Amino acid sequence: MDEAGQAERRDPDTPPVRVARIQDVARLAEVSTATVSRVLATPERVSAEARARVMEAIAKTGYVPNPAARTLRSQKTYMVLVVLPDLANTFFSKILRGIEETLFEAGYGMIISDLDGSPEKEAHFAAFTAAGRVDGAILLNGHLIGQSRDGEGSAARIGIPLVALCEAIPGADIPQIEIDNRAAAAHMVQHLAAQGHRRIAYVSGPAGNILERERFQGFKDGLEKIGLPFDPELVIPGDFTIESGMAAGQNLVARAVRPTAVFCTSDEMAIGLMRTLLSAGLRVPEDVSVAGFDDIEFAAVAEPALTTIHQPRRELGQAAAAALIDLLQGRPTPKRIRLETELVVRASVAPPRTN
Amino acid sequence: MDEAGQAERRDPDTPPVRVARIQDVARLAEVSTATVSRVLATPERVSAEARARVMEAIAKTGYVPNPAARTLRSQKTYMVLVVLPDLANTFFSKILRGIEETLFEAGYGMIISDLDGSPEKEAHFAAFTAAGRVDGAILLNGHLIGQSRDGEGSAARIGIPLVALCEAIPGADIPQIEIDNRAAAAHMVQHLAAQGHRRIAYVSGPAGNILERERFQGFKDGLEKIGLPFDPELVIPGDFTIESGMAAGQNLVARAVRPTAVFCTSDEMAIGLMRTLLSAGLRVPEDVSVAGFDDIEFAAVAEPALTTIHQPRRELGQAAAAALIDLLQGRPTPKRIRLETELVVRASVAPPRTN
DNA sequence: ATGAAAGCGCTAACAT
DNA sequence: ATGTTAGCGCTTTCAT
Repeated sequence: MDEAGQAERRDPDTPPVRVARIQDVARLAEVSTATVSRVLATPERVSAEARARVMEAIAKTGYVPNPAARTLRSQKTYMVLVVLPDLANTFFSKILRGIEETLFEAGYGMIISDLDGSPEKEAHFAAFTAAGRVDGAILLNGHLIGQSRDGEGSAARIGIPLVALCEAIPGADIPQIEIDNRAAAAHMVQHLAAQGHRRIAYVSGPAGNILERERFQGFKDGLEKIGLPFDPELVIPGDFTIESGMAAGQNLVARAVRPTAVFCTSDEMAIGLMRTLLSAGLRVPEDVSVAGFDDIEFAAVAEPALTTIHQPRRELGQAAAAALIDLLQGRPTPKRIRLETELVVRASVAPPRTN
Repeated sequence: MDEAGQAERRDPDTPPVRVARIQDVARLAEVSTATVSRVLATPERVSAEARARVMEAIAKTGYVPNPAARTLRSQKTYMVLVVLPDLANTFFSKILRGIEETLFEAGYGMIISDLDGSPEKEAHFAAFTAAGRVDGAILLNGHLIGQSRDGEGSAARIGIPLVALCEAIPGADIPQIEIDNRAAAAHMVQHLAAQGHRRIAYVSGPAGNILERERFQGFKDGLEKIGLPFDPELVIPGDFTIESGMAAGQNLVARAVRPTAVFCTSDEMAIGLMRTLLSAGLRVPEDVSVAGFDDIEFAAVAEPALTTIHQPRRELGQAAAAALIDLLQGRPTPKRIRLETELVVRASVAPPRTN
């Protein structure tokens, strides 16, 4: 402790700095602790006079209620757990910010759990919630805590309010905040087709992922709408990461017959893919058009600037937090909230060369 | 509550599901609560026999200690606050992950506070720490909680261990984990000069920021070492964001006489700047070389790929968390930890055209 | 409108 | 090695 000078100085001359407790405030204001508590929780049930005295005493003592004691007594933590698959993923940061903002305004704190693909961590956080450290949780990982991805398993019936964000959890009876992934993907395919593309490749997300499934459906919907056959050869596996986008690019470069457009189901993959294409001497969009999904900050400044689907990330976070707060405070919440996406047309998609 | 099906079902037939408390375990194992507590905290001080009975009872009841009660009694929260200026900034996400990993392994949880430039939030989190919700804090924002940026003000002497990460806090007697910003910046200048550049512009970070000050010093050091005069005309203001990089690009484009190389003190600015240059018809690195700082994920896949200074972000996070844990557990900690950076040479820097 | 008092569930000091 | 017991600081009946 001494090493970093954080040790409390037990200077023999100055008395140890004891933090003010509710008793101290009560004594100073000449009321009972119950009244102090009421001033904080239900001021309208205290006389103006007593309230003023208490407020003054609070200010004078710098009293801050002890949250552990409060939680122990009231069984409320004013903390929310946010479960996400990968904290390092750019896509989540703005969502987190939206969540944090809204929670903060409502007086809630945010505890983050980065699952990082580790079942061990998952178990830990299941126990965590079970232990009552949080009042509720926002799940960005596509399944209930303690439940396997496919919905099997004894989804530990932790009795706290939950909200699913982005990755819908099929069958879970909780509010789900998301976008219409399927329609958005179909929309993109139609846009590519409208530019004249007929050979459109699809770089997928991780197998089994609900976003992937929905976007893939949308991809096929789009093909169907424009009367194009679905060709499995044109599906390239990915997992939403830059690296997998680069690998998909290698796949493309190696082909004798290439698609004229590539729809990547994340911007990170699209940017990685373009990197590989460019490095191999192919031009985007002259030789190959590339489209993404998400509209992360770097999409607009990529070279070429990326045509993509805009997701209102901050608003998604805000909506999820708001829904959870509603739940926590006993207000009704819609089961499903769908936010609008938008096709953002930039330079990475152009009509195919006609040769 | 009912709306989302999270209401606890008070089915008249089944008794209300009461969570097991330490008493329940003690009764089942036929020991006192103290023994149960000891089994969890100091198993070696309990007979193997009693320990076995307690463990069994814990397993049978699914007992999880109530953290609020534990905290109230022991004055330990096993929670750490991470204060950062901007959660949405890509630079922080990998650092956060490093922090989270290390905290998790040591049994600590992480509460995130996104300051978002709001003094109100800052005050809130000062109260937060004062209220004893966390055992310690990692500060990424360059100043003590409740203290103004320049070190003035009554830096609320919250009595919890603190660690400064990335942005050093001058004068604060706490462990500081950082890189050598000054040396790294000088190194980059020397690299640019070695390529033949003589007119090197500098796109700055936000005024007053400690990273900015150090890198700027390093920039000037570098110029001096290679015998180049410092020209204030070649300093372009920025604030580490993509947007400010784009603005700096406009500044450059508008000039009659341009530098042959631009050193941006963040990759985000470098990428934004390249975007603007490219859009204006300038080529990178043929017309202008561009260098960044940080080596975020997108640096390697930018077009052209960005020459930059690599910061070991994950390791920085891990080191800060480890230092804080040392402090929390009464172990000595070095006052300053400096992690190594590395110059990463990619395509965005090349010798200037000789015309 | 206010106060007295009983715990919330746990840990740690003390006793055995 | 184990048990007894006194709180940690607060909220919330129940009285008045």
